[in-house]
Amino acid sequence: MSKPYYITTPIYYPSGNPHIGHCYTTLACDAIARMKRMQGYDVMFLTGTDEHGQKIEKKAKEAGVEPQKYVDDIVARFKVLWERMGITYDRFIRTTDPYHVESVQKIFKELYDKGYIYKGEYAGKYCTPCESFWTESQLVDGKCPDCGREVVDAREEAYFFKLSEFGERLEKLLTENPEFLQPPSRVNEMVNNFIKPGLEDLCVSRTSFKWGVPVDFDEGHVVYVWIDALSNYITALGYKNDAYNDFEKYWPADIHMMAKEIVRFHSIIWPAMLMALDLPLPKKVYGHGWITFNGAKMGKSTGNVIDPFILADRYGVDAVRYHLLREMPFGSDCAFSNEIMINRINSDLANDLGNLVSRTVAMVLKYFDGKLPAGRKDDPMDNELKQMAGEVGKIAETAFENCQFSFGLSEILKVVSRANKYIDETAPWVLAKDESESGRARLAAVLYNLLETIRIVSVLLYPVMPFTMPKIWEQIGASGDVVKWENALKFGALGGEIAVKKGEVLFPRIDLEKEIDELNALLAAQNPAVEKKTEEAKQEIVLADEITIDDFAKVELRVAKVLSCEKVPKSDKLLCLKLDDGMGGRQVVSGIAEWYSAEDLVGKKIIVVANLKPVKLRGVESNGMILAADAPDGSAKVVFPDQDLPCGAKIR
RNA sequence: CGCGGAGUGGAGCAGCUCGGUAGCUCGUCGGGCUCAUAACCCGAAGGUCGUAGGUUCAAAUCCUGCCUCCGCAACCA
Repeated sequence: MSKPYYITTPIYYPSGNPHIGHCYTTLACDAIARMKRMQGYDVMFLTGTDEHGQKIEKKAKEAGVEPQKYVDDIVARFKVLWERMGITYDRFIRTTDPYHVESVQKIFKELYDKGYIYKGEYAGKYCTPCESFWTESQLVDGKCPDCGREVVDAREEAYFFKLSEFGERLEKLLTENPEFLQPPSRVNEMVNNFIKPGLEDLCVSRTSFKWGVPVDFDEGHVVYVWIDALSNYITALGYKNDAYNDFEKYWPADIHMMAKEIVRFHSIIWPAMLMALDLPLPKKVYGHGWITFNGAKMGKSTGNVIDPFILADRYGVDAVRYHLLREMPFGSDCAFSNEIMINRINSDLANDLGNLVSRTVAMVLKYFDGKLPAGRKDDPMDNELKQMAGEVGKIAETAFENCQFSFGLSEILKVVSRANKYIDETAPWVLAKDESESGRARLAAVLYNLLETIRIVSVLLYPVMPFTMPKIWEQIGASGDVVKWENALKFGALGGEIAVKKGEVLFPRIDLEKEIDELNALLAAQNPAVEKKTEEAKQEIVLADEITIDDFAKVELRVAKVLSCEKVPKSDKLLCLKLDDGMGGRQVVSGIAEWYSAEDLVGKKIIVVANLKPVKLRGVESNGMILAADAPDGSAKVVFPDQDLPCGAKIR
C-alpha cells in the first residue's frame, strides 16, 4: 500500500481567461505531484474552478448567455491550458458539479444544525439597478463598482458563520504550528491584521443573486462564496456525496498551494470551518508570491498579461515551466519580463544543461562510437563531481517538498556547472590521444561520470521538465530503473556498457535581440486588437439613469478660484483647496493629489459642485466637489473653465 | 506613531536567526580550450553593505533615530 499524498491548487474563478499567474500555482503543484508520484506516493492532485457568484452571473448576462454556458466555455480554456502546460491533475472539480452542490448543502445544514450558522441581517450598500450588495470598501468613488451609480444603505436577511468563536484556536494554530502556514512571514500578517483585532462573523448566504448553491432549507438564499468554494477540497474526495469515495484516504491535505492574496481565507476561514465540522486540518498552507511586471501584479486587471500559450509556443513548455519555478524565490514576488526569461533559458538550459548533454554524447560517439565500455579507471580528481552529484538529490528533494523550487533548481544547476568544469579539468580530447588500455579506461571513466551526472540531474529535473528529460534519457541510454527517483539519490546507478544516441538540440539558444524585435512586432500586430478592445469598452459604457431638467437643476455648479491648496496630512490622494466662490469662500477636499500640486492650481479657476452635502474626509471638512474628468491613463484631469468668468458664476 | 516588506559592486539577488576574510547569477574586460548549442573553463575590474549614532577587541549582521522605495489598509463627495 503506497502512502497517500494530497495536493491542491485553489479553484480558479472563471470570469476571464487563465493567465500566467494561474500557471505558476498550478505548475508548482504539478512539479510536486510528479515528484511525489516518482517517490511512490499515491498522489491526488486536485484543481478546479469556482463558478458561482454575482460576478459570473453578471458577466454571463452581458455576454447574453446562461451562466452555465459562460463558465463552461472558460473552464474549457483552463483545461486546454493545463493540457498545454503538461499539468497532470488527477481530478478537476467544478463548483457547479451536482455532487459538489449536494455536499455544500449538507455541510451548510450541518453547520446550521450545530449552531455555527445562524440567521441574521446583513447591512451594506446596495445598488438597486444591479441588485447588488457591496461593502464600504468595495465601492468606487462611493458608488457601485460595477455600474458607477449611487448606492443606498440597505439590509438583507442572511446567514452568518460564527467565525468570531474561533479566534483563539486559530491564533494557537498559526503561532504554535510553524509548519502550518508557509512561508512564516505570513503568520504575523494574519495574526496581527485579522485575528488580534477580533474576527467578525462571516456572512455566508445571499439573497441578492441566484447563481449559487441554494440553501435547501430556506428558499431565496444561496450559499455565499466561502462555504461553497473552500469546501471543494473535501467534496472532491466524496465528503458527504457518493461521486467519490476517497475522503478517508486522502484527507487531511498535505498541502494547499495558492497565491498570497487568498492566504487569509485558507488560514483563517477554512480551518475554522473544518473545526466546526470536527474534521482534521490540512497539514500545510503555502502562499507564494506574485509574478510582477513593471512592478505591478500580474493579472487581467492590469492588462500586462503574458500569454502562456505564446510563451510555450515560442520557447517550449519545459522552458517556461523551468523559468517560472526557477525565478520565483521562496515566499517573495518575482519580476517577469521576456528578457529575463530568455536570458535564463539561454544560460541555464541552452548553455549549461543542453550543451553539457550535447558535448558529452558527442564525445561518446566520437571516441567510443556511441558505446561506452564497462572497463573504467577512476581518479581522485573525479571525487568532487561524484560527491556533488550524489548529494544533490537529497537537497533538491527537500527543497521541492518545501516549495523552494528556486533554491532546489539552482542547486541542481550547480552540479551541471561542475560537470562542465570537469570536462575542462579532464580534457577528454587529450585523453583520447592515449590509445593504451588504461588510457581508454580513463577516458571511459570520465565520460561515464558525465553521463551519470546527467542522469541524476535529469531525473531530478523531470518533475519540472517532464517533456525534455525523457529525450535526455534516450540520448544517454538511460531507461527503466535508473531513471527512478530513488536512483537519483545516489551516484553510479547507470551500469555496464552504455549506448548513447545523438538527438535533437534540447534547448535551442535564443537570439535575445532578434527575439525582442519579433516580440515587439508581435505586440504591434496586436495593437489593432487593443484598439478594438477600447472601442468595445466604449460601447459598454453604461449611462446612468435618465434625469429630468429638474433633477439637473438640483445640482448647483459654480465657478470658483483656487486661493490656496495643501495636501491633507496622512493622506496620499487628498488635496485641501480654499476657494473664492463669490459667496464668502469655502473649503473643498479633492482626491487629485497624485496628479496636481499647489502650483498647478493656485490662481486657476475651476468648477465646483456648490450645494453638495458637507462631509469630512480624513478629518477635514469638504464643502463641495471639484469637477474633473477621467483620463485614459487612469488619472483625473481637472476641468478648467474660461479664466475670465467671475467667481460664483452659475453653470447651467 | 495603521500593518508589513525592502534598501549590499552596472542589473537582479544571497548573507542578517547564532556578530569575526562581502558571496552568487547576469553583464563588462582579459586569457584558455576545441568535445559542444558563437557554447564551455580560468582570471580581472567594480561595493564606505541607505544614513547618523550606540554596544563590542570586532557590526552587512545586535540596538536607537532618520531618509527612501514597495505592497496592504485608509483615502478619490
